[in-house]
Amino acid sequence: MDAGGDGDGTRSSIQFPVKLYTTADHKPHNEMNFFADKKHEVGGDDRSEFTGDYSDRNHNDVKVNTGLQLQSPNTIGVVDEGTSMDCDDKRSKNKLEVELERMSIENQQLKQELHLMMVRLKKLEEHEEDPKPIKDERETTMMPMPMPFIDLGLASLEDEDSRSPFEGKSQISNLDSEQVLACSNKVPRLNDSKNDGSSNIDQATEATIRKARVSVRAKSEAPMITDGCQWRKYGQKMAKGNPCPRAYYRCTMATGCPVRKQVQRCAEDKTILITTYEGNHNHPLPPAAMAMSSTTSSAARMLLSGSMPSSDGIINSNLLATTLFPCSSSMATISASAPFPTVTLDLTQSPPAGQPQNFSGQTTALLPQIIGQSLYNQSKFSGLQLSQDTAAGTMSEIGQLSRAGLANTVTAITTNPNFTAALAMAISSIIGGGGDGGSYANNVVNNNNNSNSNMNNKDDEFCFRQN
DNA sequence: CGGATTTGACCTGCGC
DNA sequence: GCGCAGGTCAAATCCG
Repeated sequence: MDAGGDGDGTRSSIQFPVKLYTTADHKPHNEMNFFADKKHEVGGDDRSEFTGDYSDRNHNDVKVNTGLQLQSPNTIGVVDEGTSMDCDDKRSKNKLEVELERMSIENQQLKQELHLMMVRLKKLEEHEEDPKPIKDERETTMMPMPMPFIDLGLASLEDEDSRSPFEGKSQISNLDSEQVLACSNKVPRLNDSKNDGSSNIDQATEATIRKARVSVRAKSEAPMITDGCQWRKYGQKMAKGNPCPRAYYRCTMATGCPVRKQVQRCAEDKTILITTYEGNHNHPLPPAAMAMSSTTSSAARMLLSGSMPSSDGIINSNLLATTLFPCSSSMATISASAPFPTVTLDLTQSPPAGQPQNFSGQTTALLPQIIGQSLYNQSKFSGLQLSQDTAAGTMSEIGQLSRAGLANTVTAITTNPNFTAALAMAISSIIGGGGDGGSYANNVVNNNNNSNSNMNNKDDEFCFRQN
């Protein structure tokens, strides 16, 4: 008769004083909002004002709102000083002119870069519209951005010519909710129905990736983190060994969305909120929700890659974890143990000594995006490596390269006084592998090298324009 | 009144 | 086979 009790008696009477859920109608309160700093983006409160239709953002929208103020102090200085240029300091004037010229050149470069990106995007969209080779291309094409709707193990279902109802935006099948749930939760049933001679490895792979989870630990008094999605609570239970109830939510932003999440407080430290995501959205997402979505998708792929044998054996999950968060090996842990493979992202870590005070708060607000990106990139090259069956040692080389790149990235974030610019640069370097697959690691390194001298890395804007 | 939450019941997997 | 625990369903209830 512990807190768990038996299966039917585990409903908790323990309630947090504040409602757990978020809806479009309810006033958001007492939630830990990862995106609170970005209210100016996408119409303020992303939850209450989201209408569910982000389709316009998906295409042909070249407007970029990173939510960051990418102006460097120098830039501001140019404007300010330029308007009050009544002094006779020609030296200073000269300096400003040079600065202006430099900015102008940079601007040109950015425009060119943007154009290139748009061309690339167009090509990718054309690829997406081609239904036949979609699966292979997803695996091999290095997207400049995480696919917001990367299928999370439902690829096999796609093969049964189930196309998305979202006009190609989603790569998830258009199974109805029942089917999706059956696939995501009743693996044996799926296997029964699909026992058509396909390899056991494929089935195991499907099962694994389908159940892959991403767990986010965050310190918060709020009952639930705001992740940009709308959730409906469908259950609550006591988990064994934890006096706090576990709440079950499912995404309600679209009918039949298979994404679920569990919210529970840590038994040891009740200020720590553990949110576990499972599944993949089958609908367009607000930018704020994109991070978590890409995180879960990427994590699933990463886990899949890590759990599959390769030419050089099992991929070291510690390596993956360190690669994801080189600044803190304890920040991201990967567990492939039963029942489900899980990536745990620990956002409760305090910044290392000597780092800016605002690191924790500001970074926490943006970490999901970085995390998602990191996971995505990680999964990209790990999956690639597996699919190409490259020589032994390649993975570790890539891992080291990307680890070095990310280490620089995080260092830049944490030490640069101009945080937003540094963050933009950092994300740019994280995402920087947007070239072709084979050169991903090099891109990371190159971007990192570049980023040291160029804070206004042009990839920043494109990278944030996820839809 | 419609939508969301609550909560008892049910289902399933797993260990013994 | 049995009991336990996790997860989900769905009727009852709540709330704006």
